[in-house]
Amino acid sequence: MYTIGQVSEMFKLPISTLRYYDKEGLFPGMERQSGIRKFSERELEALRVIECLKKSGLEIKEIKQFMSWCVEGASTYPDRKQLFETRKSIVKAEMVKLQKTLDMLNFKCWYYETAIQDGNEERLNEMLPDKLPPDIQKLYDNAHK
Amino acid sequence: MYTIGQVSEMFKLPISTLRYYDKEGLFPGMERQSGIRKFSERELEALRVIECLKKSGLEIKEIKQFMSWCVEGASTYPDRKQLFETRKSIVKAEMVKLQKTLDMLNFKCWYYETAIQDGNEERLNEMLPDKLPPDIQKLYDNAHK
DNA sequence: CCTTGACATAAAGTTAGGTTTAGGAATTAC
DNA sequence: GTAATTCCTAAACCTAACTTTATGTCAAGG
Repeated sequence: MYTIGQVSEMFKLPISTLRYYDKEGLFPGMERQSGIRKFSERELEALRVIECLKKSGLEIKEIKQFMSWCVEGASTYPDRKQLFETRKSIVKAEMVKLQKTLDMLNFKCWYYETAIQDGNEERLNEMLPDKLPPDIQKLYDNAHK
Repeated sequence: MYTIGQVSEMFKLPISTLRYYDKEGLFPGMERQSGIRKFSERELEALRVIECLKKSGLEIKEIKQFMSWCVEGASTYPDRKQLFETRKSIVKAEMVKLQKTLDMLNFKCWYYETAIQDGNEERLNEMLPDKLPPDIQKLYDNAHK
């Protein structure tokens, strides 16, 4: 069993955030001893799931819905599985977008590296948009398509 | 040359957002004809960079700083390059985190798939935390480390 | 001419996800 | 026993990035 301060340390989250999550119903049925929250392994796993779902783009109230399903029991296994499947495809799509972002960033790094060497952007402007070195052209095309 | 409405269509962004970006100084020196914004290829590329930098986690005012550097000329090439290098490492780190998120999501999908088949979580609880099938164990370990 | 539609501005409003503040209560350290 | 920590709640506050509203201009079609 952990106090809110210990969990705050473990997860590097402000105490106020943990209290906020609790107030929003993300730790249903958490124990208390004379008013003081007692975080068990169940709450720690809940917190891991909260961080995961948040990162997947889910809102707090939808995470609360998931936590309610957990309380409801075995009848909600399909709902819970469906939720994770949906988040999975959203995160996969997000990674594709991030790769495109990374391609743009790599292109811009090359661009300014070249500009620094040349002292201007004249040669670069002549290479744009389709006479770039092959590997750079790939980055550019993926970032601009 | 494009009107704000055309650009809104092309980038699937609300007109209000484009005006907001302009007000925040993200299109320095954009042309106008009797008050009406004229978006040129320069502004379209600016918009691509805005979307890229935003996705990399940069705030609007920092993007404005970048746009100011672009106006300043060749002396800011190193600043601009440095900015993109920094964003690059941030996006790479973000992708590692997203992969961890994806591992958690994949683990949970397997978990509930198994729970549905078993009708309960008893067998699962016996396998946790280190007697999972090898490929699932990897997901679990990466998501919980 | 007058209505429609796309453009403009300034300023107020919105939203999510916290964070801070004010005022206590209880536990721990010495 | 008292001083310092750590905990509690309710409610106000904050921030970024838009969005909405109110009001107005201007060009083209009927």
